[in-house]
Order: sequence, then structure tokens, then C-alpha cells
Amino acid sequence: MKKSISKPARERLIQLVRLLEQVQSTETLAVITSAEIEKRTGWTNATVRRDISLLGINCASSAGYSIAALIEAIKAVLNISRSEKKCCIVGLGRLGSALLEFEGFAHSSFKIAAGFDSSVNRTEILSAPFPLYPTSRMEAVIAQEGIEYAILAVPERSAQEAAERLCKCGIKGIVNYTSVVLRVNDGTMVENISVIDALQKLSSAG
Amino acid sequence: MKKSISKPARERLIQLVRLLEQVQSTETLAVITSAEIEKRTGWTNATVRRDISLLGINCASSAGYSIAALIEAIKAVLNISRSEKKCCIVGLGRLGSALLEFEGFAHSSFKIAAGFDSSVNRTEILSAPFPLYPTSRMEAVIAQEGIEYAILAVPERSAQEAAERLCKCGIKGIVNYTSVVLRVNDGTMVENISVIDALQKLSSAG
DNA sequence: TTTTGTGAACCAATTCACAGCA
DNA sequence: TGCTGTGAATTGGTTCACAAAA
Repeated sequence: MKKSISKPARERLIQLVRLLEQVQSTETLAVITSAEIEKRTGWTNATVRRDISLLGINCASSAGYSIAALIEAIKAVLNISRSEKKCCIVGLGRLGSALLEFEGFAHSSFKIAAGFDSSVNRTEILSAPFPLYPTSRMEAVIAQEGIEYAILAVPERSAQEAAERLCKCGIKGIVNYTSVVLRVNDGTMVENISVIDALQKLSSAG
Repeated sequence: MKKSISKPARERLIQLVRLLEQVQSTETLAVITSAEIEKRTGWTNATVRRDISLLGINCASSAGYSIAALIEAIKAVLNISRSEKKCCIVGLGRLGSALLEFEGFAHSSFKIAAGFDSSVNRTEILSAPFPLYPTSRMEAVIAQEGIEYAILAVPERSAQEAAERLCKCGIKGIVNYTSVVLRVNDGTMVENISVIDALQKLSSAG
């Protein structure tokens, strides 16, 4: 863990751990080679080996890497699922409330601890496995619950303002579902996952 | 100008055009400097200037870049909004159907031309401004409509199979809302926008 | 054998630093 | 003066190629 892991390598490792878990749950393989990972991901085998070597562990034989050991190593180094991390959803329109049933959360180390919406009516009508609050209580609830990450799913026109409030609360990162380019403090990171953004990336690569 | 634009540069330019449009619609600025763009995005002014110079146009004065000209230039070079591009939504659960009301589409050059779901019941009950079909008709409709991109919002267990069918149809790109690591043909690109993926990127960057 | 792990080489991207321009 | 545009330098990432290990 001496060498710090670059962003592209980290992102590949995040995907890799998920790929390995999928393999583990649908196939009987216990071991996988870098060549096989290349087939399934498109990354070159050299890149795969380099990424894995950055973990600073040694879980390979001449048949390849032990899948179980590799999963553990990546999780440990990237502190994925090291401890439960609390998130909140900001904006409970169709998109925000669709997340209430997103399967992926079950197997992750992220836990949704609160939902916020400016419409009190909506926070009262919706039912969720976690408490819903009016946006006015955002700062208080985030501090009190120790929420670290926010999922931003408000209408475009409210996105920047919401982001600023989240920054002031000391939120570590925002997952941005809107296509607004957010201006945030240095202490806060943003991951953009707007569908328009993604489509434009695809079509500009064409 | 024959220098091809790198992927990171393209992705910044896509964000930049959106930022500029936002500035244009909320402020009265007609001109913007690379230093100002740095403030709003966090990219260094050198990177901003380099990216813009890759466009091979010249829309700057000593006061900065003309916002309107810059928007046009980026759109032209990245063929954003050059022509209307057809997409489909595959999987009309809560997440997929939430996209029906996503605002961003209105101002984009992407048009949703079809929705697919394995539940015939669902395709009959939902109402959308475009036709909905059972998944069995996917291949036929995609070919007939000339659909180029797909938004994948099916349950995790069906994701890989759906992706393979989309590849066979010759779809150019898939926007993947699931957290499954998709294996696709060389001719098909994937953009992953799973919320879990995004949260893990944020927390591993810590 | 086969496959990893890794220096060294290569290629890509960013940043520096400054000439040139309005 | 205050900006852009861009060669040159630098930093970062990927790939090569091969020794070492199983």
C-alpha cells in the first residue's frame, strides 16, 4: 500500500471486485487469470496485472489469482465495505424515489439513512425503510446521523443550491443525477451520473 | 486541427458546453476566461485552454472566449446535437420509468423512441410519449426505428442477457444503470452510471 | 509448461512558461 | 495589461518483455 493507487486503477479495481463477485455467484471457478479478466472487461492483461500488483498482496499461483483472496484484498485496500457508510437522497421525485427499490444497495456497504424533499407533502406520503424529512432539516439531520455521502436527484434548477448546502454540511461526496455542472468546495467530490452526460460521452466517442 | 481529441478532453468539453449553456441562461456574461472556467470546474486554466485549442477554432479575444461561439464550436466538433439520435429504454421498472419524466432530454439531441419490458402488463399500463413494447420485439423495433443507443435499467439478473441482445442488434452504446459489469462486443460501448459504482468511487478516493 | 510481477520503454495527458495579440 | 495559444517539460499511465515462481 506504499504506492498510492491512481484514479483509473482504482476505478478498474472497483469494477473488478464486482465482476469477481458475479463470477463467484454464478460459476464454480475459484481461480482466474489476467487473460480471462481481459476477455471479460476489455482491459489488457498487463493492465490487470499491474492494477492487482498495486494492492501489494500476493494471491496468485501459476493457475491465476484466487478469486476469494482477490476480492478480500481489493475491498481491504479500497476500504469498500470496510465499514457501513451512511448516505442520503436529496430530492424524492420519480428518480429519487426509484432508488428506494434499487437492488444494489443490499449487497453494498452503503446505507441510506435519510431522504429529503422540499415538499412536506411528499415526505409524508412516501414510505421508505428510512426516515424522510423536509429539506429545511437537512443540515441538522446530516450532522446528527453522521451522513457522509449524498445522492442528488432534485430538479435541475435546485441542483446548485442543494449542492452548496451539502458542501456546507461537510458532505464528502455527491452523486449527481442531474446534468447540472456543480460547483463545489475543495473538500467535496462529485460523481456525475446523468443519463444525458453518459449518452453524450457515447456519441462523441463514436 | 487533425489532432484527435483524447477521451478526458472530450469529457471535459461535454461538461463545458453544459456549463456554458447554464451561464448563458442565468447570467448576462457574453465572454468567459479560462481562469473563470477554472473557478467553476476545478480544472486548471492551462487544461481548459489546451482543451479548447484542440477544437481548432479561434473564438477568443483578450477578454476571454465568446460563450456563444464556444458552445457552437464544441457542439460542432463533438457532434453533440448535430442530428437527433434515437435511444430506447430497456427495463421499465421504477428506475426505467422515472426516466420518462427526466427533464434533461428536452434540451438534448437524444430522443427516446421506444421502451421495452419483459412484462407485457407493464408495457400496456404505463403511458409514455413514445411506444412501449414487450422485450420480444426488441430486435425488430431497434432495426426498424434505427435506434442507436440503449439505456439499460433492467434487474441485475437480466442485465448481461439484455446487453448481449443489444450488441447483436448493433447498438452503438449502452448506458448501464445496473451495477453488473457488462461484457460486450467490440463494436458496442458502455457507460456505467450505477449509483453504487459512483458511491464506491467517491469513498475509495477519500 | 503457464502465469504472475515488475523494471524499462513507451505513449498520453497535464502543466509550465512565455511569445504574441488585442 | 490581461488574456490566449502552444512548444517544451513534466508527470502519469499503460504496455512490453522477461525473470521468477508454481
